Amino acid sequence: MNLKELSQNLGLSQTTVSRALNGYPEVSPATRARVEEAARAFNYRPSTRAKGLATGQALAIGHVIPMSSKHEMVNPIFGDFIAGAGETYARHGYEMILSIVDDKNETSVYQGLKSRRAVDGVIVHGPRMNDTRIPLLAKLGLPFAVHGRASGCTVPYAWLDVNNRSAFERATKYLYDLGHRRIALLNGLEDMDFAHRRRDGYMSALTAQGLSVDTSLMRSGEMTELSGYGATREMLARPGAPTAILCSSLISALGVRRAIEEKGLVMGKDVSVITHDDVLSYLKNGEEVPIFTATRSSVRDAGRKLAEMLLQAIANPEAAPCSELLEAELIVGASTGPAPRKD
Amino acid sequence: MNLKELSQNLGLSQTTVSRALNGYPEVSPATRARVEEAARAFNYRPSTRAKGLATGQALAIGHVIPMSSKHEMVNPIFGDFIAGAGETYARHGYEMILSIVDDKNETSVYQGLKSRRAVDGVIVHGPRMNDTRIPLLAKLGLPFAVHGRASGCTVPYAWLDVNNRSAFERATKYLYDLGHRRIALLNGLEDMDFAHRRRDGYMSALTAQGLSVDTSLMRSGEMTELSGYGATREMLARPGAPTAILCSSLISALGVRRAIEEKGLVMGKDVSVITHDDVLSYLKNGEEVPIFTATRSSVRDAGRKLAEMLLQAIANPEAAPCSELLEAELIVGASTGPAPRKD
DNA sequence: AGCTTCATCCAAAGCGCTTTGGGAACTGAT
DNA sequence: ATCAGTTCCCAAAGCGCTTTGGATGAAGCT
Repeated sequence: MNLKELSQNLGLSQTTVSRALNGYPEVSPATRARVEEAARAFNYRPSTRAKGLATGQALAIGHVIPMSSKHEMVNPIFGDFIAGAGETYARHGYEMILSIVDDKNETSVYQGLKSRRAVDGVIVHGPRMNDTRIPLLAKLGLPFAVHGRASGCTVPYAWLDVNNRSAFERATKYLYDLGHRRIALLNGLEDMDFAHRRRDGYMSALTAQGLSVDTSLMRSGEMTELSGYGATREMLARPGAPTAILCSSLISALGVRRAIEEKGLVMGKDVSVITHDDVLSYLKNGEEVPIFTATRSSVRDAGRKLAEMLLQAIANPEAAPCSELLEAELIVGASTGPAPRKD
Repeated sequence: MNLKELSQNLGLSQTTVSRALNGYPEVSPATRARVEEAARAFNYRPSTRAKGLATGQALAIGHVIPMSSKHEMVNPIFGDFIAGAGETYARHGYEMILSIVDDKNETSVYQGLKSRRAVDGVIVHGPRMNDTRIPLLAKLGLPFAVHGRASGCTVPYAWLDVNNRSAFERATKYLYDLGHRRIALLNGLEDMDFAHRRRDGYMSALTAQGLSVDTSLMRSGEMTELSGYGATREMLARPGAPTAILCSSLISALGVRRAIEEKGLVMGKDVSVITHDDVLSYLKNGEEVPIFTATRSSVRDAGRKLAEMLLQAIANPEAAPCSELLEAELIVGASTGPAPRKD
């Protein structure tokens, strides 16, 4: 069923039917009701493509998911972020279109989305330091919003980020206050912006307390269970082992715990652990009592909000780019406790 | 830059330019070269919407991700599956459009995709027993392919599935051969088709060996770390505790391991564990030596292949629906060993 | 009555592409 | 020189919608 058929069925012009369905005022209430009724009966929905062609909008948002060609790895937070964003799009009648792209082809994918007029805007995932995508998108004139930030980018842009610096600063301080002096950091990949900020927060808290930064207690890499396990195991085996570990993801925290327990130590007593928790739906941090003390911030919420911001920006192209900095909660769970006394 | 401008620039008609770019023969090689050169120079790409309107194709595939409204849970395998499918789409010039839908609205979402002509076909995720989506899609006449199968659905349809039954049958038999007699099953949600098949395989292997099925050793639910932990902990505390556990996901297997180790037991010695492993990029089952003995089948591969099947079906609407049954590998890792001797 | 105003509706153009149905120019054969 | 057959190109229609610029008639006013 298309507009033409529907209007013929009703004995009306396409103009009138279109206007009736789109809420324009030049249609009598009686006619509008009749049209809406018929549309429902015939299960009519305007073709997105035709509508898009006519209006010049795509009614779609692009999500370009970077996949490191090295690691063939999809960010595990991606599913929940998308779920949040999807809610927003559904509410606004937008579609979400997804491209999985290895980092080499990124430029051409963004150009393609722009020149094929496939989307009205894009969400940028996983920003790196000095991310080249941001100036590129600005140059292309394709509206965009970034999940995170990119230190070093000078053009203004819309973003939504967790205050990673403050979260890790507070977490470090919390461990310090519990008496810990040898605090390790298991961070994400170095060139990711969030990892950089977390390290900043960590180091700033250490120095604020007059502690020196010990690079032998710092690791960065992909955040897998194994990497958490391996790093912890190795650190605990050495002299000067940490009494507390700050960890960037719940997945690697599972590995951290395993290494601790394998050594016959008790998490929260012999070694304290704080992890960042993105509140992933398939990886809950305990039920009532959190297993891990964590800096918590829901990535699904972030998806919802960032999508909203982007739609705003598209509707309102003149406005200056918005941004939002979410504070992570520091929730106390069973994985932290006072530093063990040296006897 | 659009076709009109490009063709004016070249002093050619739109027809000729279109044909040159789409590989039609009625264009001289010289002209074609000139056109292609100009298209590259101006970074011209045809508008997907316009092209779709003109050809009647959407050049897009829909992925409708069901989200249980109860659990607000996105399937963790989803990211990797999508990554695989995305590769295929990119190669064929298709777009992937995603809808996250809670189970209540499913029907209207599929109808919408169909009547708005937004996609050429859809992938059905997470089929349940007697899944209503399959007859619905068949009725709508929207091409589709299912990741998994739906027992009880009588209409023919295209699908790709892991042989869950045989995988769990073999895994159970393997444990039996190692001397295990009390083998537990931690399964996914009961109404999911794959869970049903895995249980079948498990029970069939038990009875084939003359063992009776002990329902107190069977659990089903969402596959989280916590559920694996909780179920294992509880089972190990009881008399008649299992000496081996068959587990439906690597995530819950992590919980299983934790419960085992917490009790001071050694995985692979006191308690053997086999898990299904979807080869998720962010959750590798060890590096050289697998941590867990596992039934392994790459979900990313499944995404690639199923997308290919769907595109085939769309290109060739007359053909009978294809299907493919992938056998999972049974890979031996460190988590299994002979059943402990009762002294 | 004659005029202006509304309230409703419609025909037709246009969005950017593909595709149909020719048309010119050039070949080679008669 | 004529004619059919190629080769290469083009004008225009059409995909399904929105939107512009009226048209029509009823109602209100002088």
